[in-house]
Order: sequence, then structure tokens, then C-alpha cells
Amino acid sequence: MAHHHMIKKCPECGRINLFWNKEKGEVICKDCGLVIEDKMISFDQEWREFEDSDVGQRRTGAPTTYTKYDQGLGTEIGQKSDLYGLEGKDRNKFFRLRKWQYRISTAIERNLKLALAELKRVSSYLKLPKSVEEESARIYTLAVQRGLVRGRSMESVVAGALYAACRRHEVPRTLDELSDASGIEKKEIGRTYRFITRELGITILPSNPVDYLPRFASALKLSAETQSKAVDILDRAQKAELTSGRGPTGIAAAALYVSASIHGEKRTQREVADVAGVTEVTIRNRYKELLDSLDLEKEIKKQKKKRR
DNA sequence: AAGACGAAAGTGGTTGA
DNA sequence: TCAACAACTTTCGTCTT
Repeated sequence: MAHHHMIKKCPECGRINLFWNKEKGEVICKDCGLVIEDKMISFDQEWREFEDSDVGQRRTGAPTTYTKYDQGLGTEIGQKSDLYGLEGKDRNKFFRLRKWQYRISTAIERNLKLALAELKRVSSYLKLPKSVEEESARIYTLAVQRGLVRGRSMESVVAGALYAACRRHEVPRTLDELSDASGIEKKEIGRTYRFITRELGITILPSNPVDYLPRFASALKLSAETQSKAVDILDRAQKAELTSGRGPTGIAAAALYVSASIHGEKRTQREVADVAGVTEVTIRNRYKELLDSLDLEKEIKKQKKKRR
């Protein structure tokens, strides 16, 4: 499982009072004021850079390096300037290079087409919004252009791109869900995700447990009140520093488990665990932490009385 | 009998020397 | 590069409902 929460302690003062300011897109330490992450992911910029350089180059033949991926063909390509340099001097070579060029570009397009079809399939399976689908397509295209697919399967890069796009749009899916939809191993998706986001310089903030609530709640057929109670609990948990360094799905699951108990819509730990893709043990651990620092005992007892 | 609990050992990843 | 480490999982015995 990917650990979205490497940041546990503030590197400056060692305290764990990290706070995520969603609007500003930064994580700050409330103790010493250190800004740990202040890069709002500006994909537009990345994209423009890509349009100006890579694509432009391919279409117009501007001279630059030209890394190519080799799925299927296994070919390394030289610079385009090579081709023009040879033009007229050696016709055979020219045509050979032209053929290469042709085969390479069609290979890219062919592969891109395949990849985008796969992407669409997975995306619709997961019922992802159009915006996420488009973003992941852009990420994938960018990855191909940078030669990042080399040594990786197309499917895993597609899955990684989708995972990243979901996170960026704050509609996160778990690695388990991506794995189920794409048929790629969880481990592999996480690996690829980390690799391409690092290589492309895409910064993704730790996901917020709240983002998982709606889906989990509806899968468990919980009422809106239960869900909003869970949001409330999560809110307090964040203030009590219970969320730093923890997996967001486990926290979301525990919050739902508690609020369901309070609202008389009791679900078993197993049911919640399955939906959230964590184990009962994790639910118990988070649950215990919630009870320890937020005093929810009264509300739970109140509910217990009601039930008899 | 099913659910909840928690100890103990194992996994995969991060971090810091 | 590697050992220590944190979070999470798996497994399993015991207690509670």
C-alpha cells in the first residue's frame, strides 16, 4: 500500500502539528510555521511545456533530443536533425530513416490509442468523472513523451496515471480499487504512480480522509446524517492531530464505524473494513484512538441504551 | 455463533547515518 | 547502501454479545 503520509514529523522542530491548508495547497507546521509543501500542482504549466517542446518538435522537426519508448519495436531513435543532415547525401539512408520515423510515430500513436482505450475502460468501470479521465490521459501522454513507459507495462502506467488524476481532483480511489479495475497488482500501481509523478514533477498532496466518506458511506448504505457525523468526527480528529502519518482510508473507515454506531446503523468492523480496503485491526486501532481523544463514549452509550 | 479485541510476527516502504 | 522505523496486514487465541 502506498504511504501517502511520509510526512509525519515536522523536519524543523520534530513536532507533529502538521496542518494541511487546502486552499493554499500547502502543509504547514503549526508549531514552528515551516511550510513543508507549497507547490500547488500546476499541471497547465507542465502541459504547455510539453506542447512547446516535444510535440512541436515532432511535428515540425525542430532539432532536439528525442527519447523514444520502444514498446513492440524496441528501437532507439536518433535526433531528427540527423535525418535532415543526411537528406540528399544518401538516399537509401534517408528513406530508411524516414521509414523509421514513420514507424516510430505510428507506433506511438497506435500505442497511445490502445492506452487511451484501456484508460477509458478502467475509468468507466470506476465511474470516474470526465475531468479525471481527461487529466489522466494527459498524464499518460506526457509520460509516453518522456519515455517513462520503458520497462513498464502500458497498463500499469495507465493505472498509475488514473490514480494520480483521482488524487489531484480530490476524488481518490484506493489502490485496491484501481487494482481491481485494471488487473494490475497494487504494488505495481503504487510503484508506477510514484515513479511517474516524481519524473513529471507532479506534486500531490496527502489525500484527505473526508474525500473517501461519500463512497464508503453509500457502499454501506448509511444515511446522510451518519455520513455528516463522520465528517464532524474527522474534523475533530484532524484538530486532535490524529490524522498525521495515518492512512486516510483507515481513518475514514473508523469514523464511519463510530458514527454508524452512534446513529443506530451499526455495521460490523468487517463490513466497513471490506468497503474501505483495510483490515479490522486497522479499524480497531483508529477507533480506539478516536475514542481516547474525542470523548464519544457518551454518545455511544446513549445509543446502546436505546437499543434495548 | 458471530463479533470484537489485542498480541505477535510479517510485509513493503521511508528515512537518516 | 543499509538498518531502524512506522504503518498496516495476517493470523490467532480469548473475551463479549
